[in-house]
Amino acid sequence: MPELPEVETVRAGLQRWLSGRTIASVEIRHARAVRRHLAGPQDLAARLIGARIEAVSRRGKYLWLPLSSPGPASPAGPDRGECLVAHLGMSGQLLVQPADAPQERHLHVRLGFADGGRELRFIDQRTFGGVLLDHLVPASDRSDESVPGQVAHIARDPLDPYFDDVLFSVRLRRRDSALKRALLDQGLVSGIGNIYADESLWRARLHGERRGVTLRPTAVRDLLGHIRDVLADAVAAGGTSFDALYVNVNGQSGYFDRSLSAYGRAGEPCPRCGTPIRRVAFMNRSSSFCPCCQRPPRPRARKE
DNA sequence: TATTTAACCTGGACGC
DNA sequence: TGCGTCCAGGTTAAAT
Repeated sequence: MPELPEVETVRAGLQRWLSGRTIASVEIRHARAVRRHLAGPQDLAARLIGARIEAVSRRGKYLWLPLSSPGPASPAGPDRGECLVAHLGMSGQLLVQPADAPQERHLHVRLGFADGGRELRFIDQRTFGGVLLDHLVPASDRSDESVPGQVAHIARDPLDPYFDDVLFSVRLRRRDSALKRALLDQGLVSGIGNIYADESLWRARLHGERRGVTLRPTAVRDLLGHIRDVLADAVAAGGTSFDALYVNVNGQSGYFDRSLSAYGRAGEPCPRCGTPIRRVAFMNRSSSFCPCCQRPPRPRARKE
Protein backbone atom coordinates (compact mmCIF):
# COMPACT_ATOMS: atom_id res chain seq x y z
CA MET A 1 0.00 0.00 0.00
CA PRO A 2 1.35 3.47 -0.78
CA GLU A 3 2.81 4.99 2.38
CA LEU A 4 5.61 7.56 2.61
CA PRO A 5 8.39 5.43 0.98
CA GLU A 6 6.17 4.42 -1.92
CA VAL A 7 4.86 7.96 -2.47
CA GLU A 8 8.39 9.40 -2.23
CA THR A 9 9.56 6.88 -4.85
CA VAL A 10 6.74 8.01 -7.13
CA ARG A 11 7.51 11.69 -6.43
CA ALA A 12 11.14 11.27 -7.43
CA GLY A 13 10.11 9.54 -10.66
CA LEU A 14 7.56 12.20 -11.53
CA GLN A 15 10.06 14.96 -10.79
CA ARG A 16 12.37 13.49 -13.38
CA TRP A 17 9.72 13.00 -16.04
CA LEU A 18 7.31 15.92 -15.60
CA SER A 19 9.14 19.06 -14.45
CA GLY A 20 8.94 21.89 -16.94
CA ARG A 21 6.42 20.17 -19.23
CA THR A 22 3.16 21.75 -20.45
CA ILE A 23 -0.12 19.84 -20.32
CA ALA A 24 -1.78 19.64 -23.73
CA SER A 25 -4.63 17.18 -23.20
CA VAL A 26 -6.67 15.76 -20.32
CA GLU A 27 -8.87 12.68 -20.44
CA ILE A 28 -10.97 11.81 -17.39
CA ARG A 29 -12.37 8.32 -17.79
CA HIS A 30 -13.77 7.75 -14.29
CA ALA A 31 -15.48 10.63 -12.45
CA ARG A 32 -14.84 9.06 -9.04
CA ALA A 33 -11.11 9.68 -9.52
CA VAL A 34 -11.77 13.44 -9.51
CA ARG A 35 -14.65 13.47 -6.99
CA ARG A 36 -12.79 15.84 -4.69
CA HIS A 37 -12.58 18.46 -7.43
CA LEU A 38 -15.98 19.93 -6.58
CA ALA A 39 -16.27 21.99 -9.78
CA GLY A 40 -16.39 18.73 -11.77
CA PRO A 41 -14.30 16.86 -14.35
CA GLN A 42 -14.82 19.35 -17.16
CA ASP A 43 -13.62 22.25 -15.03
CA LEU A 44 -10.56 20.27 -13.98
CA ALA A 45 -9.66 19.41 -17.56
CA ALA A 46 -10.16 22.97 -18.80
CA ARG A 47 -7.95 24.39 -16.06
CA LEU A 48 -5.15 21.91 -16.59
CA ILE A 49 -4.78 22.34 -20.34
CA GLY A 50 -1.99 24.79 -21.05
CA ALA A 51 -0.57 24.62 -17.51
CA ARG A 52 3.13 24.09 -17.01
CA ILE A 53 4.30 21.71 -14.24
CA GLU A 54 6.94 23.47 -12.17
CA ALA A 55 7.93 20.72 -9.74
CA VAL A 56 6.63 17.68 -7.84
CA SER A 57 6.20 18.08 -4.07
CA ARG A 58 5.10 15.76 -1.28
CA ARG A 59 3.94 15.85 2.31
CA GLY A 60 3.17 12.51 3.93
CA LYS A 61 1.21 10.50 1.40
CA TYR A 62 0.04 13.52 -0.62
CA LEU A 63 1.72 14.60 -3.86
CA TRP A 64 1.19 17.90 -5.63
CA LEU A 65 2.39 19.53 -8.82
CA PRO A 66 2.66 23.35 -8.60
CA LEU A 67 1.42 24.83 -11.89
CA SER A 68 2.15 28.04 -13.72
CA SER A 69 -0.28 29.79 -16.02
CA PRO A 70 0.41 30.01 -19.77
CA GLY A 71 -0.08 33.78 -19.62
CA PRO A 72 -2.83 36.35 -20.22
CA ALA A 73 -3.09 35.58 -23.93
CA SER A 74 -4.66 32.22 -23.20
CA PRO A 75 -8.00 31.82 -21.40
CA ALA A 76 -7.06 28.28 -20.39
CA GLY A 77 -4.83 27.24 -17.54
CA PRO A 78 -4.81 27.46 -13.77
CA ASP A 79 -5.19 30.47 -11.49
CA ARG A 80 -2.09 31.84 -9.83
CA GLY A 81 -0.88 29.55 -7.05
CA GLU A 82 -2.81 26.47 -8.16
CA CYS A 83 -1.52 22.93 -8.11
CA LEU A 84 -2.62 19.45 -9.09
CA VAL A 85 -2.96 17.34 -5.94
CA ALA A 86 -2.86 13.53 -6.02
CA HIS A 87 -3.43 10.89 -3.36
CA LEU A 88 -2.86 7.24 -4.23
CA GLY A 89 -5.29 5.86 -1.65
CA MET A 90 -4.77 2.12 -1.36
CA SER A 91 -4.15 1.11 -4.93
CA GLY A 92 -3.42 4.26 -6.92
CA GLN A 93 -0.58 4.39 -9.43
CA LEU A 94 0.92 7.31 -11.35
CA LEU A 95 2.64 5.90 -14.40
CA VAL A 96 4.66 7.73 -17.05
CA GLN A 97 3.88 5.81 -20.22
CA PRO A 98 4.41 6.14 -23.98
CA ALA A 99 1.19 7.46 -25.52
CA ASP A 100 0.78 4.29 -27.57
CA ALA A 101 1.19 1.92 -24.60
CA PRO A 102 -1.85 -0.34 -24.02
CA GLN A 103 -4.45 1.11 -21.68
CA GLU A 104 -4.40 -0.26 -18.16
CA ARG A 105 -7.58 -1.92 -16.87
CA HIS A 106 -8.25 0.72 -14.19
CA LEU A 107 -6.96 3.77 -16.06
CA HIS A 108 -8.98 6.75 -14.78
CA VAL A 109 -7.09 9.91 -15.82
CA ARG A 110 -4.48 10.57 -18.49
CA LEU A 111 -2.55 13.75 -19.21
CA GLY A 112 -0.83 14.38 -22.54
CA PHE A 113 1.94 16.93 -23.01
CA ALA A 114 2.75 19.58 -25.59
CA ASP A 115 6.13 18.03 -26.37
CA GLY A 116 4.45 14.82 -27.54
CA GLY A 117 6.49 12.72 -25.11
CA ARG A 118 5.38 10.22 -22.50
CA GLU A 119 1.99 10.82 -20.87
CA LEU A 120 0.98 10.68 -17.21
CA ARG A 121 -1.63 8.08 -16.22
CA PHE A 122 -3.56 7.73 -12.97
CA ILE A 123 -4.64 4.14 -12.41
CA ASP A 124 -6.58 2.98 -9.34
CA GLN A 125 -8.23 -0.38 -8.81
CA ARG A 126 -9.96 0.34 -5.49
CA THR A 127 -10.71 3.99 -6.28
CA PHE A 128 -9.79 5.36 -2.84
CA GLY A 129 -7.30 7.71 -4.45
CA GLY A 130 -7.87 10.66 -6.71
CA VAL A 131 -6.69 13.98 -8.12
CA LEU A 132 -7.96 17.54 -7.83
CA LEU A 133 -6.93 21.12 -8.49
CA ASP A 134 -6.25 23.16 -5.38
CA HIS A 135 -4.77 26.47 -4.25
CA LEU A 136 -1.48 26.70 -2.40
CA VAL A 137 -1.75 28.29 1.04
CA PRO A 138 1.00 29.24 3.51
CA ALA A 139 2.05 26.34 5.70
CA SER A 140 0.83 26.81 9.25
CA ASP A 141 4.28 26.39 10.80
CA ARG A 142 6.58 28.19 8.30
CA SER A 143 5.50 31.29 6.42
CA ASP A 144 7.90 30.80 3.48
CA GLU A 145 6.47 27.42 2.49
CA SER A 146 3.19 26.71 0.70
CA VAL A 147 1.04 23.58 0.67
CA PRO A 148 -2.31 22.81 -0.99
CA GLY A 149 -5.35 23.70 1.14
CA GLN A 150 -6.33 20.01 1.13
CA VAL A 151 -2.98 19.16 2.73
CA ALA A 152 -2.83 22.00 5.26
CA HIS A 153 -4.17 19.85 8.11
CA ILE A 154 -1.54 17.14 7.53
CA ALA A 155 1.46 17.13 9.87
CA ARG A 156 5.00 17.04 8.57
CA ASP A 157 6.52 13.60 8.10
CA PRO A 158 9.50 12.32 10.13
CA LEU A 159 11.88 12.65 7.17
CA ASP A 160 10.99 16.34 6.76
CA PRO A 161 13.94 18.45 8.04
CA TYR A 162 11.45 20.78 9.74
CA PHE A 163 9.63 17.99 11.62
CA ASP A 164 9.35 19.13 15.24
CA ASP A 165 10.47 16.23 17.47
CA VAL A 166 9.61 18.02 20.70
CA LEU A 167 6.10 18.96 19.58
CA PHE A 168 5.50 15.39 18.41
CA SER A 169 6.61 14.02 21.78
CA VAL A 170 4.40 16.43 23.70
CA ARG A 171 1.34 15.69 21.58
CA LEU A 172 1.86 11.92 21.59
CA ARG A 173 2.34 11.82 25.37
CA ARG A 174 -0.94 13.71 25.84
CA ARG A 175 -2.90 11.02 24.00
CA ASP A 176 -5.04 8.67 25.99
CA SER A 177 -5.32 6.30 23.07
CA ALA A 178 -3.39 3.44 21.49
CA LEU A 179 0.08 4.19 20.19
CA LYS A 180 -0.59 2.61 16.82
CA ARG A 181 -3.75 4.67 16.38
CA ALA A 182 -1.66 7.78 17.03
CA LEU A 183 0.99 6.77 14.48
CA LEU A 184 -1.74 6.38 11.85
CA ASP A 185 -3.15 9.85 12.62
CA GLN A 186 -1.85 12.01 9.77
CA GLY A 187 -2.57 15.13 11.81
CA LEU A 188 0.02 14.07 14.36
CA VAL A 189 2.66 12.59 12.05
CA SER A 190 2.22 11.96 8.34
CA GLY A 191 3.37 9.28 5.95
CA ILE A 192 2.95 6.27 8.23
CA GLY A 193 0.41 3.57 7.33
CA ASN A 194 -0.26 0.10 8.61
CA ILE A 195 2.94 -1.49 7.31
CA TYR A 196 5.45 1.02 8.67
CA ALA A 197 3.53 1.49 11.92
CA ASP A 198 3.89 -2.23 12.64
CA GLU A 199 7.54 -2.27 11.59
CA SER A 200 8.45 0.80 13.65
CA LEU A 201 6.70 -0.56 16.74
CA TRP A 202 8.47 -3.91 16.32
CA ARG A 203 11.86 -2.20 16.07
CA ALA A 204 11.07 -0.07 19.14
CA ARG A 205 9.78 -3.14 21.06
CA LEU A 206 6.54 -1.31 21.80
CA HIS A 207 3.05 -2.81 21.69
CA GLY A 208 0.62 -0.88 19.50
CA GLU A 209 -1.98 -0.78 22.26
CA ARG A 210 0.26 1.08 24.73
CA ARG A 211 -1.38 4.40 25.56
CA GLY A 212 0.54 7.48 24.48
CA VAL A 213 0.28 8.94 27.98
CA THR A 214 2.28 6.01 29.41
CA LEU A 215 5.39 6.72 27.32
CA ARG A 216 8.45 8.44 28.73
CA PRO A 217 10.16 11.10 26.55
CA THR A 218 13.12 8.77 26.01
CA ALA A 219 10.80 6.07 24.66
CA VAL A 220 9.24 8.53 22.22
CA ARG A 221 12.70 9.63 21.10
CA ASP A 222 13.69 6.00 20.58
CA LEU A 223 10.48 5.27 18.66
CA LEU A 224 10.98 8.29 16.41
CA GLY A 225 14.49 7.10 15.60
CA HIS A 226 13.16 3.70 14.58
CA ILE A 227 10.40 5.29 12.48
CA ARG A 228 12.99 7.34 10.62
CA ASP A 229 15.22 4.31 10.11
CA VAL A 230 12.48 2.11 8.73
CA LEU A 231 11.15 4.82 6.42
CA ALA A 232 14.64 5.65 5.13
CA ASP A 233 15.43 1.96 4.57
CA ALA A 234 12.19 1.52 2.66
CA VAL A 235 12.81 4.61 0.50
CA ALA A 236 16.23 3.20 -0.36
CA ALA A 237 14.57 -0.09 -1.39
CA GLY A 238 12.02 1.68 -3.59
CA GLY A 239 9.13 0.90 -1.21
CA THR A 240 7.17 -2.23 -0.40
CA SER A 241 5.30 -4.21 -3.07
CA PHE A 242 3.17 -7.18 -2.04
CA ASP A 243 1.36 -7.37 -5.35
CA ALA A 244 0.97 -5.34 -8.53
CA LEU A 245 -0.93 -2.59 -6.69
CA TYR A 246 2.17 -0.57 -5.86
CA VAL A 247 4.76 0.17 -8.54
CA ASN A 248 6.93 3.19 -9.35
CA VAL A 249 6.30 5.51 -12.32
CA ASN A 250 7.94 2.98 -14.64
CA GLY A 251 5.78 0.11 -13.38
CA GLN A 252 8.56 -1.52 -11.34
CA SER A 253 8.07 -3.02 -7.85
CA GLY A 254 9.94 -2.03 -4.69
CA TYR A 255 11.69 -4.72 -2.69
CA PHE A 256 11.40 -3.64 0.97
CA ASP A 257 8.92 -6.49 1.59
CA ARG A 258 11.98 -8.75 1.92
CA SER A 259 13.13 -6.66 4.89
CA LEU A 260 9.87 -6.67 6.85
CA SER A 261 10.18 -8.17 10.34
CA ALA A 262 6.57 -8.16 11.59
CA TYR A 263 4.04 -6.97 9.03
CA GLY A 264 2.69 -9.86 6.95
CA ARG A 265 4.82 -12.38 8.88
CA ALA A 266 2.09 -13.93 11.06
CA GLY A 267 3.13 -17.39 12.23
CA GLU A 268 6.77 -16.89 11.20
CA PRO A 269 9.46 -16.65 13.90
CA CYS A 270 10.33 -13.19 15.17
CA PRO A 271 13.77 -12.33 13.70
CA ARG A 272 14.85 -11.20 17.19
CA CYS A 273 13.62 -13.88 19.59
CA GLY A 274 12.06 -16.64 17.49
CA THR A 275 8.56 -16.35 18.97
CA PRO A 276 5.89 -16.68 16.26
CA ILE A 277 4.64 -13.30 15.06
CA ARG A 278 0.98 -12.78 15.96
CA ARG A 279 -1.64 -11.06 13.88
CA VAL A 280 -4.72 -9.45 15.45
CA ALA A 281 -7.56 -7.25 14.26
CA PHE A 282 -7.14 -3.57 15.11
CA MET A 283 -9.02 -0.53 13.84
CA ASN A 284 -10.73 -2.44 11.03
CA ARG A 285 -7.35 -3.63 9.78
CA SER A 286 -4.62 -5.98 10.98
CA SER A 287 -1.72 -5.59 13.38
CA SER A 288 1.33 -7.85 13.39
CA PHE A 289 3.65 -7.96 16.38
CA CYS A 290 5.89 -10.20 18.46
CA PRO A 291 4.07 -11.16 21.67
CA CYS A 292 7.42 -11.66 23.43
CA CYS A 293 9.39 -8.56 22.35
CA GLN A 294 6.34 -6.29 22.36
CA ARG A 295 4.61 -6.90 25.66
CA PRO A 296 0.95 -5.85 25.74
CA PRO A 297 0.09 -3.13 28.27
CA ARG A 298 -1.53 -4.10 31.55
CA PRO A 299 -5.30 -3.61 31.49
CA ARG A 300 -6.28 -0.29 33.02
CA ALA A 301 -7.92 -0.40 36.43
CA ARG A 302 -11.65 0.35 36.15
CA LYS A 303 -12.90 3.42 37.98
CA GLU A 304 -15.57 2.67 40.60
C1' DT B 1 -12.84 18.53 22.78
C1' DA B 2 -10.97 14.00 22.33
C1' DT B 3 -11.53 9.58 20.81
C1' DT B 4 -13.62 5.79 18.23
C1' DT B 5 -16.29 3.64 14.60
C1' DA B 6 -18.08 2.81 10.11
C1' DA B 7 -18.39 3.50 5.28
C1' DC B 8 -16.35 3.86 0.94
C1' DC B 9 -14.37 0.44 -2.93
C1' DT B 10 -12.54 -3.64 -5.92
C1' DG B 11 -10.67 -8.01 -6.90
C1' DG B 12 -8.19 -12.04 -5.29
C1' DA B 13 -8.42 -16.01 -2.23
C1' DC B 14 -10.99 -19.37 -0.20
C1' DG B 15 -14.74 -22.61 1.12
C1' DC B 16 -18.75 -24.95 -0.19
C1' DT C 1 -18.05 -23.70 -12.39
C1' DG C 2 -20.50 -20.51 -9.69
C1' DC C 3 -21.71 -18.29 -5.67
C1' DG C 4 -21.01 -16.08 -1.20
C1' DT C 5 -17.86 -14.36 2.19
C1' DC C 6 -13.67 -12.46 3.85
C1' DC C 7 -9.75 -9.56 3.49
C1' DA C 8 -6.60 -5.74 2.27
C1' DG C 9 -6.48 -0.34 4.41
C1' DG C 10 -6.25 5.53 3.80
C1' DT C 11 -9.36 8.97 4.69
C1' DT C 12 -13.11 11.29 6.74
C1' DA C 13 -17.81 12.06 8.40
C1' DA C 14 -20.51 10.67 12.04
C1' DA C 15 -21.08 8.86 16.53
C1' DT C 16 -19.75 8.42 21.29
